[in-house]
Parts: sequence; structure tokens; C-alpha cells
Amino acid sequence: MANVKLSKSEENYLKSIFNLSEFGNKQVSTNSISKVLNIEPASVTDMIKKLSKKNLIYHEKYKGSTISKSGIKIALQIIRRHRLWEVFLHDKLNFKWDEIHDIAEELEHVSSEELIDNLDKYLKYPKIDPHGDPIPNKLGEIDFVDKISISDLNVNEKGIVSRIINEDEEFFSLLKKLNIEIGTEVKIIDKIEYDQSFEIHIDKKSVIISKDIANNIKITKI
Amino acid sequence: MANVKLSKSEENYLKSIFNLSEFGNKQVSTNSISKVLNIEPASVTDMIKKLSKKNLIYHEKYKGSTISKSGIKIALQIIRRHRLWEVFLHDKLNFKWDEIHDIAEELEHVSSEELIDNLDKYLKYPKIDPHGDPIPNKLGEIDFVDKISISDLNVNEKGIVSRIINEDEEFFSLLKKLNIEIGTEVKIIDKIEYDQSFEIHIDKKSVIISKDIANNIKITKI
DNA sequence: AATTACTTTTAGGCTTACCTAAAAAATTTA
DNA sequence: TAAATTTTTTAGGTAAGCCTAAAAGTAATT
Repeated sequence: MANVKLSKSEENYLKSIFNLSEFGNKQVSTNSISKVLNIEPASVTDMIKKLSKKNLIYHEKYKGSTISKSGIKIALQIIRRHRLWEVFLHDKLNFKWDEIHDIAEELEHVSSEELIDNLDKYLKYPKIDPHGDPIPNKLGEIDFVDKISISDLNVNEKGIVSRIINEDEEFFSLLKKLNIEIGTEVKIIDKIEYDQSFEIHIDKKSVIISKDIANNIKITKI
Repeated sequence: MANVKLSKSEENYLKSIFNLSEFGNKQVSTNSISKVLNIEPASVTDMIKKLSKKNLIYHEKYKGSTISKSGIKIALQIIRRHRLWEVFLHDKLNFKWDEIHDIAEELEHVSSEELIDNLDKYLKYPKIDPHGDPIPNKLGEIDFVDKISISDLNVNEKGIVSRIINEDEEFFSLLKKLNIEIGTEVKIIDKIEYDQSFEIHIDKKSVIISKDIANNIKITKI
């Protein structure tokens, strides 16, 4: 069955639903999809009906949506395309890691399996993209490393930044200002009880970041 | 003025009109656009109105369309993107020269000037694509070499295939069957008066090709 | 020049993917 | 638990880009 080419919109919805569902395990609300895609809830309801009819998601009225097995499979392929293009843009075309997301967002919808397979080979089958996110292979398999965030560290512990969760422009430019990128070493100086923010050291300079920011920066403990 | 992003459809129309106009010099009929794009004439009329309003083409009712200066400029950029992607697909991803057209047809609509400039640099500013077509530079300038076709050769003259005009799938597979590609040496054995077809030698093997085929294969005389 | 044939345009429709406004259901709060 | 709030859905509408059928113009043929 299946395997009818999806539209760009359908692909974007599916990818977002997958991301919001945390690997297919959580029910996703109409509102949350509306927010990440910047599309009115009423329109989201329309698309939910469409994707349900194609059995890519299941939907219970007024309750929420769950992504199906075949939906996950497709979502992983879209994510694979996105991340491979990001590697290409960063490693071959010398784009900065904070410039690649939007372009990859467009390239990911060019649908040719052969194109992606050849690109994968050309890039020597990379395992992670420039943001530190794992790249699913042709079969949709993904090196799933359950990473901890800066917020999981205790005072005086250190880590190497390995992945940026939030992909918003503003978040990227904030990190740039803070001199944080993949590979940066951070050390926790203090946890501020009042608002749960963190004082950390980057290149021996002290900065304070909110709990939310700390949550969005994954690290490898050292 | 100008510089509002065009839709994929608008870009495809503009490119076709440019191609049919022979570098902007000829008036283009609604029917001819309809044929190359495989879209009904009535729909073509709709789009002609749209492009006219944007001053990318001029249109005289029932007479035909002419592409404007700014239309040409944009068309050349689309062609530039298409041909650069073809070089990438052929040289880097190892696609065969007859497999690249359709994929490039999609990639060409990804709109990021920076992307194309970086790609151009990465490919070392190529002057021709794998079909032998010249690639416009960032400014839209194009190495315009007025090539001759096989049909311009006389009996016993030889040439090296340098460009394939027709980009249809069927034409490509015909050439493949005939063992003709960029770089192939051909020699005219005979011109057949009856139907203007040509008997030519490829790798010392004799084949007969129609006048139309001979017209669509550009060569460098040797 | 009249008829026929072809080309182009107009008119009206359809689908996709969005929208707003209002109704219905679920959840939170008092 | 009743009222208020929030979420979700329904209903109806819009623009883009296509379609068919029919009308209007142009060109070719007799």
C-alpha cells in the first residue's frame, strides 16, 4: 500500500507530529501542532483528517493525534533528508551551523530516494548532523543516544555541548552571542534557586542562562 | 521593485518562455508554452496574465508573449541553478548524465542565492553542465558559443558531440542506445536525400539518424 | 470572400492548503 | 458542580493553479 508521494505540507505536518510525539510515544494536541507550524488550529484539524485518512496518524476527536507505524517511517525519512542536507551545507558548502536549517528545510522535500542515497554515500554515511542530531539510516534506524542537558549537571561538573534541541533563529543567535556551539566546554558554577537558572563558565567567562536554555542544550559529561 | 519570490509554477513558465523565445528575441505562442509544459492553453493564458502584471513578460492578446528584461534576468538565474545542480549530481554524486535532469528540475526551485553561490564555488565555477549547456554566472552572463549541429556537417566531416538540446527522457534513452554522449566522435557517411536523414559512424559502426535528431545534437567540428 | 480549421481567451469548476467566525467539547477555577 | 476559560471542530470563504466547454479571433483553403 501507501507510497503515494506526499505534498510538502503533508510532509511538514508529519515531521512536526513525529517530533512532538517523542518518537511516537505521546499523543499530540492540535494546538501544539498549530504552534510549531504557525498555522491556525482550524487548518491543522483539516490536515489531521487528511493524514488520518491515509493512515499516517490516528486521531481521536477532541483528544489528540498519534503517529502510526507508517507515519513514523516516513517522518524518519524526511528527517534523514533534512539532516543529510545539513551535513552537506555545513561540511561541503561551508555554511555556518546556524545558517543551514532553513535551506535544509526546503531541500528535504526534493523527493528522490536515489538522490539521498548517493548524497549519503558522498558524505561518507555521517551519523550526526552539525547540530549534533543523529541521522537515521536508509532503513530509518537511528543511533539513539539518550543525552543529558546542561540542566542535568551539578555544580562544578563539566560537559561538552553535543546537541542543540531548539532550532529557532533566535535561539541560534543567542547561543552565538554566548559563544556556545557543538564542542564547546561548559562548567556549572552555580544553580540559582530563585528562578532555576544556571551560572556557567564558557571559555572561563561566566554567564547566566535560564532553565529553559539549559534544557535545550544537550551535553556529554566529562 | 521586483524581487518578490516567484512560485515554482511561475518559475517554470518563465524558464519555458525564455527557452522558447531564443534568448528573448522571439514572440512565444500560448500553444507552444502549453505543449512544453503539458498544461492546457486556457491555464497558460491565466499564467500569462499573472506574469504580465508582474512585468516579467509582455503580452498582446491573440498575438503572443515576449519576455521582458527582468524576466530574462530571472530566467537566467533559474537556468543557472538548474545547470549547477546538474554538475553537482553528475560530478559529485555520480549520477549518469541522462538521470540528472529531473532531479535538477526540483532542486532549481530551492531559492537561496547564497546556496547557489556557495555551490558554484564548491564546483569551481563550471562553465558548462554535463549536457554541454553553458552555465550563466551570478550576473546572468553566459558564454555564448553558437554551436553547429550534426546536420550542419557535410559527408566525410567529423565532429565531437558537445551538447544535447532536447532534454526528453525518450531522447536521452535513444542516444544511449546509439552510444552517443558528450565527447563522442561522429563522422558523416551519407546524407539521404529522400527524408534528409543522416548516415553516421559512431565507434566505426554505422547508424542512420533522422534530420530532427541530427539537429538536436550540437558538435565541435574536427 | 466565404467557409473551415486552428489558436487563444473567457467563463465557470475543482482541489489544496490556508483563513476567520462561531459552535461544541473538554478542562480549569471559583 | 456551575461558570468561565481553553481547546478543538465545523462551516463557510479565499487564492493559486489547474481543468473543460464554449466563445472570440486569426489564419488557411477553396
